[in-house]
Amino acid sequence: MTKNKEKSSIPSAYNPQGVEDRIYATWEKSGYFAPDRLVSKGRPFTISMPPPNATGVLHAGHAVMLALQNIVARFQRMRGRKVLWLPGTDHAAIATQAVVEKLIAKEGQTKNQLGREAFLERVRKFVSDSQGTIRRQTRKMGSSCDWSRERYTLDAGLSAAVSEAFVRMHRDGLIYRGYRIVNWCPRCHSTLSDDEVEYKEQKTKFYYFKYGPVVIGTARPETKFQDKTIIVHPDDARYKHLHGKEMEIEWIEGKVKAHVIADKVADKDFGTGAMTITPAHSFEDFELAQKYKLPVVPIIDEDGKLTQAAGTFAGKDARGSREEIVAKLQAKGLVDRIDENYVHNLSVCYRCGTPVEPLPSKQWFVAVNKPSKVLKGKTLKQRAAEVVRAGDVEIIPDRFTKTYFHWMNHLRDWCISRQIWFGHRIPVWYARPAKAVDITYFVHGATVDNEAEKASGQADAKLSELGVRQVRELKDQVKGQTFDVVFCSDLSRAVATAETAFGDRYKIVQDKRLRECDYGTLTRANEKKVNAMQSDVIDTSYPKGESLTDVENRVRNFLQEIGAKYAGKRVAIVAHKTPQFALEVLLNGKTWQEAIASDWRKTKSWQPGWKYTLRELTYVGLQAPAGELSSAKASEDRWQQDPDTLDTWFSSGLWTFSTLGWPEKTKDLKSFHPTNLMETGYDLLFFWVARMILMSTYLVGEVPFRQVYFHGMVRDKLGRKMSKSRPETAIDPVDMIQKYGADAMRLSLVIGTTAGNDTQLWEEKISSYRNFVNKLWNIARFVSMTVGELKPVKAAPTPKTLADRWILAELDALIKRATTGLDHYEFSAVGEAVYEFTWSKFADWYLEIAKVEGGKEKILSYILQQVLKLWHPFTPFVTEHLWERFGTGKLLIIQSWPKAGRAKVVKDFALVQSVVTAIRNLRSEAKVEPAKRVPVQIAAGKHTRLLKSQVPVITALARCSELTVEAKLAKPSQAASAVVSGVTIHLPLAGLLDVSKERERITRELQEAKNYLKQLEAKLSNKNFVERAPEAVVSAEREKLTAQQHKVEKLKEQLLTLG
RNA sequence: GGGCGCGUAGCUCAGUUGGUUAGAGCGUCUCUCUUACACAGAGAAGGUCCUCCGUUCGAAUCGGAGCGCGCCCACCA
Repeated sequence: MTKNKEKSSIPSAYNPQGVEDRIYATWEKSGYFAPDRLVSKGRPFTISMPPPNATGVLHAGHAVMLALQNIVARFQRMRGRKVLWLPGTDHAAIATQAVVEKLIAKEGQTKNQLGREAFLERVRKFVSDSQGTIRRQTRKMGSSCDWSRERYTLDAGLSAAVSEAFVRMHRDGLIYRGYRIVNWCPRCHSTLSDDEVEYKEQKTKFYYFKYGPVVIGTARPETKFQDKTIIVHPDDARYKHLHGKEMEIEWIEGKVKAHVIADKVADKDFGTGAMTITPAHSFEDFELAQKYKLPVVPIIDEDGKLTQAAGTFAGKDARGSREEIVAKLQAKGLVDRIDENYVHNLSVCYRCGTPVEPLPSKQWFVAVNKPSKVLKGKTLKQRAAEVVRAGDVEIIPDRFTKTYFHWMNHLRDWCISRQIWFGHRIPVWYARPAKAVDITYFVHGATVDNEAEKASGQADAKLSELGVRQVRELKDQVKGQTFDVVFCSDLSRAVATAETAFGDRYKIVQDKRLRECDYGTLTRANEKKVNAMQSDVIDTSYPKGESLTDVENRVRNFLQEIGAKYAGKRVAIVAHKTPQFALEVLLNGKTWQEAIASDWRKTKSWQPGWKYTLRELTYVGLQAPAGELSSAKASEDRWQQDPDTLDTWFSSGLWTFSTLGWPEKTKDLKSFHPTNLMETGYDLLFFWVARMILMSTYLVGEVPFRQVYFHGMVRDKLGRKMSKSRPETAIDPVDMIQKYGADAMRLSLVIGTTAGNDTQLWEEKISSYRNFVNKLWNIARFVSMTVGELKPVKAAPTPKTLADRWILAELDALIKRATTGLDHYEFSAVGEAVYEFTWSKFADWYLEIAKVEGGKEKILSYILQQVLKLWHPFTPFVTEHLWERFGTGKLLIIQSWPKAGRAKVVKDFALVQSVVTAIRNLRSEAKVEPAKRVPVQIAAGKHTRLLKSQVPVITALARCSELTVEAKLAKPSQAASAVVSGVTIHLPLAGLLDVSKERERITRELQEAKNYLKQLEAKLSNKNFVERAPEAVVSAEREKLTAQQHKVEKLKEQLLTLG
């Protein structure tokens, strides 16, 4: 035994700051983070890391995710699997753009002043900075992920995957463009998906207005300008006389023509039972308008301002004008009453909290309820539900399965286009015919709502006039800047007017999305027309080495050729993706096959080097509705990509497979997909997890992962979700790592947390795990000092003493527990079990015994070695660092996971433990100082032999001066005594002992013992129990009874001897 | 309104298929620098397992009702 402290070269406290970075560098250099260099015969194990947003820094949520995934990755690696843990970052379109907008706002700039390209450049720079931060911090956490495969949702490969996905889905009719009500955030100037809308409870006024013969209620008077349809329930007696009636009604801006429709949607019992509808600003009313072919008139525009349809209020802020509008109605005597205490949920943008405006807009959607050819007639959501129901994807914890089905069943078509700059551009191109500009957008407020007016040409005149004015204003604003091109509409007359006014060359830049909106109204017929615009595509490939511009030129030539041939037909382009280019040909409703089949061979050989094939479609194109190609000028401005970007969750949905190379059939995709585990927060169940299942089952035909594990939210000490808006209680993992080390940080997030449940985190918790890490350090230090030179031990050493047998058996049990536990992702339970073993069993008992028994070099080395392995997934840094002391020259990260032996549970040791504890207890009660050695006598009965063999151990651990063990002993006078498991222990303390106190103590103990004895007797005299309970349970109870009887006897005896 | 989860020691939480006198960490109290560790050691105190009813030989655990808290979804003109 080494007795001199100075001999140890290891410092007495672990200093993580000094070693973590070095250890991480060693791992990274070793190449073991990548599956390729791992030697394994088994199947690979893949975890796709949820990509953190490329907007800044890691927070506690990321830390949990990294900690848990790291445990799984390291565990599987040690078990001999080829582990791929693939890291990356998400461009997080809206979030990132918002952050950068704020940044440049501080410099007094807006993104419109910068322009699209300059702004995006700025975003790119910002993203690359924060990616650096995220990478650094992910490394700090000790993450064993494969950096060589790191991906970014906006990198070239993933962008290609997004295009491919879009095109395939479009081709299958699952992506369509439609004019429908969407959630619109006036501040972000973009659509939001249903899941991006949050609700805030709000007390507001609820107004009742006299609307002709009925009274209608509304919380939003500002949307009511063009309400012209009254809906009543068909069975509502109060309104039966009104069915089908038309009438003229005095309303906000004078008289309106209204009519009455009877429909069951009207709730007889709500409000007055009568309502008017606002098709353009309510999802429900929009559907009603569709049903009855009613015009959809936008009242509020994308800036949240009132449109021309609001008459004298046009141009004013919609919500801000509410009171003014009510005042006007009041003046007209049309206000019936106002309810001041109406509570309802206000829908707000999840990003910025701005109230969301539902408004009609032409957007791209994913049809989730449409039968798909690819899915053999099933819909996207049917298939996504099916794989979970069949157990192909297992959700942990199970209760989220229900939530998943519920969401899936209620999923509506998913709006995927976003009007922001940063993100994947929608891979759709429009042809801009010469001399055409879409002024529809600018005349947004003007509406034409009947066919007659439209047909008469009045509409165009009205629009032209407005258009001219607005284009002029816009042109002044954007003088001297570089412009994006506006795409065309078919308002040829209006366009001509505009063109005359401004010359033939104008490009108009827009910070707003361009719209193609059919006079602001939508009827069934229009929608049909819109849908008919989708068509088939011819795909071509071209020789490598040519620039995209070259190809574009060629394609344009080709189009001209085709166009010439089919003069008077409509032909247009399309989407592109290097190194291939796609063409779309739509020939007056005929498919391209029908139209040009006869010319196929000819076109094929039209130009040397070009190949035209009839392979599966890859790219999509939508054609613009106007202009003849043959008459078009082939200028750079001719082709305009859809200016919208895609919902970031669209690309995230492809994450698991696009990062492995899809759509190419790469080796990685084959080896690592489907991934094994997806681990993420339950808040992403809908946003992300469900969409990955949706996309993967459709595009790859495989589930994205076999298991999903959801962790909970990290909350602060007060139970609040940690967020940037509350920095005062939020824990910054990076700070904490700096202060306590990454291992402690990780343990504090993993232990005490169960799947799907939230967890609280505060600094003291982390520091307590720092203490544990230090304990582990000192255990190793002690073992190292005892053993001299640490060497790995291959097989479990042969036990020599009771303690040896006990600790080896406990270790075996622990290994079993840890292995099955980690297989089932019971991180906390396993952590606790290993913690308990390390501290309470190995350190507190076995190491103390090792100090007296000696000759334990091998066992100590062996157990330390196994403990380091068991801890490695949880605390990789300190364990790897300690492992270095074994001098193997090999890294712990790839050591094989411990295998349990067959040691049987050693019960005898428990008696030794309870004897020692009992003595310590007696000492403490008698106020004996811990260091003082005292004589102890034990009447051991049938355990005499066992306890005699353990005299040195008990003497040392209980600090006895002299220990007597006999089968029977006369109780010494003036002794404190205790009874454990049929063993009576006496601590003679002449002079020190307070006899009355001792009598009191034993009396109390006796009372407790008697109570318990009564309980046992009652239980065993219960016939039902004896007859019905399992044999083992009953006999266990009988044993207890005997022991308890013995204890009571002994205590009685003691009481007697005390006098 | 619909769904899900949670109420166990002062705090944070474990508690497998019902079966030891219900556990851990932190905190509190007492005593100790006893040759790995005071980021430690030894010991102690502290619980009507939210309430009630039921099933059972036996309930923290299963069922029902209620109370309290949290989350998710849907939203009504």
